[in-house]
Amino acid sequence: MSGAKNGAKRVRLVDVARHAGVSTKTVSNVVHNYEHVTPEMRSRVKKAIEDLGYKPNLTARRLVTGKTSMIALAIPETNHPYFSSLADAVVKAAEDRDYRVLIEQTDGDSEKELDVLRDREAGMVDGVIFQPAKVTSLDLADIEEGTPVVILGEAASPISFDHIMIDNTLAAEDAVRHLLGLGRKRIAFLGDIRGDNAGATKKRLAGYQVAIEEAGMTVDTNLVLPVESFHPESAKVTVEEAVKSGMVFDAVLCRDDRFAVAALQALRDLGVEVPKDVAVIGWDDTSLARYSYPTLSSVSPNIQAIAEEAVGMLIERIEGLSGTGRHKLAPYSLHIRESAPALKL
Amino acid sequence: MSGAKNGAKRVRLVDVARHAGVSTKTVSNVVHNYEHVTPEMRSRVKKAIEDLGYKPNLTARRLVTGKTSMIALAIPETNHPYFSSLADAVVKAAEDRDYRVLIEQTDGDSEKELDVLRDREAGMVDGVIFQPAKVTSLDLADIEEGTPVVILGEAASPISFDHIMIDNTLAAEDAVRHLLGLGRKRIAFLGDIRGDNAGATKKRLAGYQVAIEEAGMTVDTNLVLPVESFHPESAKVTVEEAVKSGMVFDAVLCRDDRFAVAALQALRDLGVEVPKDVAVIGWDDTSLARYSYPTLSSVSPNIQAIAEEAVGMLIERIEGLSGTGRHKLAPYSLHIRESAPALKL
DNA sequence: TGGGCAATTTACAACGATGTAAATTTATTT
DNA sequence: AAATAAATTTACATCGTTGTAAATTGCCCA
Repeated sequence: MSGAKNGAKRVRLVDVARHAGVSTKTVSNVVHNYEHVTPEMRSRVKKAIEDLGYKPNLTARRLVTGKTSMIALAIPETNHPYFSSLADAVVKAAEDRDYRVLIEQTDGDSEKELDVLRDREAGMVDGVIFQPAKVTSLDLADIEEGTPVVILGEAASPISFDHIMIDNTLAAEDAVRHLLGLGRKRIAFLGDIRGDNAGATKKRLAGYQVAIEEAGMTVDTNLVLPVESFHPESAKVTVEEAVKSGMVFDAVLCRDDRFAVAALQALRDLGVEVPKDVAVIGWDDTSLARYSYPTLSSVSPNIQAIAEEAVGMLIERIEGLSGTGRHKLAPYSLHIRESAPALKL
Repeated sequence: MSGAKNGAKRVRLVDVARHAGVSTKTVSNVVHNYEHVTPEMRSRVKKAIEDLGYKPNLTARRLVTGKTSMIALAIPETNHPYFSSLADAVVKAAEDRDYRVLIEQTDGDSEKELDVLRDREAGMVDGVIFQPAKVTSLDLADIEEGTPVVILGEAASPISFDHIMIDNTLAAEDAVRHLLGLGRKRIAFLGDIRGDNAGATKKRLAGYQVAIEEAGMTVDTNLVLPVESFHPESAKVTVEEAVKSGMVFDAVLCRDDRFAVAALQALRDLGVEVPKDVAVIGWDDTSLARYSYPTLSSVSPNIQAIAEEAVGMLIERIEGLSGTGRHKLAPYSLHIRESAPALKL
């Protein structure tokens, strides 16, 4: 309860050492629970620590050990339901391994994305978990490796980096098969985004195509709806225009829950009923899916698994593992809700 | 373009100094753009930096300056639309002042909240922006001040801390007046949460009462709906039970957008139309308000103003300002959407 | 040409911890 | 009880930078 007076200089290790009449190293040993310390010494030092209100200076510790015990998580947008869940999961996974997380927002800006990897300043973090939005495989390959990096998401990443993603193609197939199972015949895809280099959309589109052809149908390219930007408003406009132009479809797979919610709004405004007239499936299974009306069926990546795997792989690298990049596929499922319900038997 | 080989030891200031044939301090001066350096020297050093791919070691710099240029933002939940907006705004405001933000999740756990302030380890950050959920004014007053702290939100904070919030009572009055203006007579309040020490709800309830009495009516305490926890599901149950039990009301002010969306779902499931039968107003104006159906009118704190003010005040403290805590009221507005529309003239 | 001053540059000691290896104490063996 | 081994504790250098104050250089003017 006692402690340093307000404004007084911070108590250092050497102050504790003097107070306890031991060497600084012994105090350090006690702080770190080093086993070879006699009980008597340990309690003497602990009392001194208590008396003086000593708290270790992290910066000094970092300087000498060369470890920060921090990792960065670089994502395009903090204020996005998928990424904020991801951040949450990464923070928790890192906590379990005694790491803290510094969250960096790249705003989907390729310069900022590259900056994260080029780390202009050394020693901020021990490693980086990075979900690119703009940067391409080629850009990445060009970076000098400094701190360890694990890549997340759908970007085709160069073999030199560890990488975790869900199988986007398979997941899209599953989603389309579900829609086909509901008897839908004209299934649209919402969200072919201009300038999306990361490749997620392409893979999802590929799966969409596979499933449709597998069912003996052919893809009508008119059903692949392009969207100007990642902003949901443009998705809404796209859907409105499609409906007004007389396009006929009875289901839509969206590359994103936000697009899906925008589609729900557009359809509702035009008097199209979901799921009766059009079934909708989103992607990411964010909180929006629970809160929207109707609630949204959505492709659900196992965020916790992704986060744990990413943190685990990154820490292995930090601890010195070398070798070419490892690629892992993370589990996912299709979370069924009202907008594309289970087939009633 | 050239640089340290992979695996090679990091380039230090002294390496650059040797390479350029100058003292380390001169290199340091160049790195910091110190003005009294001859152009010739400056370019020589810059070339050496370029040649060797030197990057300053942040940890060493921090040790000697005693500054981390990081602030912590401690919030109950990262994965929450209000707090993730707040985090976003704080990060941007801090960026403008050359600070980075470490986000700490307290999980609304009072031990974790206290831990944030007691900072077990010194030197992680220069200051903390803290939005308490559980901790009371009294608990706070008890903390020894170490690093500077700015308190956010509705908790009555002790005078010794800087504090920013919106005027919850006034905002609630505004919201209720809007509902009264729509001709609503029986206005409910959703979300009197058990164990919510932070006091936000009380202030909002107070405003609710003021506005109702100002209109010459009296508060029917049956209309104040208690909720078990912060989880939206409990709000949904509360509303369902209220309606089923035959409670009559034509509007509801919710302490939270998530509660409001839960209310929308409950009302819809029971065939109550919003806003025709019941008008709904949420609180925080999160993205949920845009995505819900119908879209949600909501009390909208000016998050950017809050973030900028908080960062500004904190930095003033970090730079040495002393004196008793300053209290600031942040601007807010009532964002009108479909669930409680503007009065048509 | 030399003195006085300001502008540059440098040497060296911090910052506060931990790692290494040596010094001391304690325990064990013969 | 001496010799040896094991367990504790310590002294001191070190991590990579910046602050301070002293040393050097260059410029201006008498």
